[in-house]
Amino acid sequence: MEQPGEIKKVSMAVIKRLPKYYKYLGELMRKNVERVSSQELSKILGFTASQIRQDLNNFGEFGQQGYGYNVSQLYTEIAKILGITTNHKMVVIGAGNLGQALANYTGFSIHGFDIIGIFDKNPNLVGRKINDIPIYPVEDMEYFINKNNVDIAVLTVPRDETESIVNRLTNTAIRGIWNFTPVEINIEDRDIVVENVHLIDSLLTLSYRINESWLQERLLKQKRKDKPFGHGKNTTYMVK
Amino acid sequence: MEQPGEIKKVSMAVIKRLPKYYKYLGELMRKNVERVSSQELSKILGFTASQIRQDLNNFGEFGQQGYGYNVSQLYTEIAKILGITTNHKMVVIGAGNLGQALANYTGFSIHGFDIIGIFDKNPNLVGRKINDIPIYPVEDMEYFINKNNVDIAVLTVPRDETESIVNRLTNTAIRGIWNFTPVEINIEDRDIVVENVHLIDSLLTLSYRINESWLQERLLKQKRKDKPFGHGKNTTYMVK
DNA sequence: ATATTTATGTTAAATTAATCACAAACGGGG
DNA sequence: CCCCGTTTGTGATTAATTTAACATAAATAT
Repeated sequence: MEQPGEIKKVSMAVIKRLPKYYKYLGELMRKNVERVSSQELSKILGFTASQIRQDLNNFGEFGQQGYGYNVSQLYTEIAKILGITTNHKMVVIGAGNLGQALANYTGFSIHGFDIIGIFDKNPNLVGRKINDIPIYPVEDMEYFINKNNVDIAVLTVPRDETESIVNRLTNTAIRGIWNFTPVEINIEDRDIVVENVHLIDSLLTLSYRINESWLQERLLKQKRKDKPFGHGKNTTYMVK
Repeated sequence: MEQPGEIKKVSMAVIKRLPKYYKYLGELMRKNVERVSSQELSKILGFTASQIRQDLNNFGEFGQQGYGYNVSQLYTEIAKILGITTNHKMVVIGAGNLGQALANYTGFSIHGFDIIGIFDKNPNLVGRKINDIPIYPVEDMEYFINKNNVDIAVLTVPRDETESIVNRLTNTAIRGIWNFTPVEINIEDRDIVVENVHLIDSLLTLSYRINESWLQERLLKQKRKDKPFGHGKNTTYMVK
């Protein structure tokens, strides 16, 4: 039952679909499509129409019976939901390969995400610019973040340096960490959000799926085989 | 009910957890830990012990009552499941910022993923090397993939070139596409697996979560407000 | 104006995933 | 050798998510 001040929790599954809606609605807008139904969205996005309607209804009633959704209105609403109606300031921490690549990428600013500084401990890099963004010494990180109201820290440091950088970030006004390190970050009871991009996990998942058909055969065979048991002195071989 | 030749389908949720198990077991091995219980794994990984046991039981009985799991044995089993007991050959397609960063990254080879070639349409890049990996003209892509038994194509081309490259890839012996483009790839009825790394989606999800508390307030307010309806001639303003 | 069609918002049902709970099996200690 | 504590594998339960169904409202056609 819903209480007066109750906060309705939106599931992560729904949240992960929002960017897809947003991106596709952007495409439709560029094509000057004025209206769209959940069924039409369904065809392209691969979700059921029912799911799309239910997803959107977590946030409001944006559609209309007999009409569907107004593309640009829904686009704007989702932009609000995603919090991208105002710009976000980001800093990249770690000017290695990936950090530089992200700094060079121009696709973020279209959505209002601006990288305004890069931090590195390497004195040879400090003072240079990447894509017109200056590289600063990592010592100045906290001061810079607070001074410039930076929202998001893009973390591309080596694994061993992650923990110490994260600790330092918890003492800043940063709101979110976009984590490209392989380290699992957990920040206790502070309102900093962490979003992980674990590339290795993604690659291993791909490998699993490539391997899947072979694996299924192996599993079936294994089921018919006896299985050795035991680690210690009482170890026996038994048949299931 | 299970049929003789039935293929047991493992859910994506389980698959996505496998790399976490794998990585943490690797850490334990390096620390020379010999055995581990589902409860101990639970504490670090943040999944319940029960879930861990059930996840692993999708693939076999790797543990033992009263003992737990043998770390190195379980590590090996998960490596088999993930299909990383043999090496994988990869090519990077698109030698832009991201493509170059991935080519420079050394972390893949530890898990048996070797980038053996980079392809680009830019003649100024062709012939150069990145991290000792040669850049070839994109025209040679298909031939190279088939000749060298390349398993995985890492796709880092601009959005407009994605479709044509994917079409060309479907005519090769490639097994998987690791897609870094923002394009949603769908390949019909061929056994090529696509794993997406949609960075923008990830960033937008982060933005949502940063924005979440503000959003909840807005949703509560909105509930108490009347809502204008209508798009056409019968449009009325109504109170819910 | 009216009827017909379309397509939403929403409740209910079905499916899928996570957690609980416990019998059975093994290791370790005396 | 036997008992006690531990911990798995697994069936049962609960929770979460997805899909289906439909009453209702608006648009469109006549």
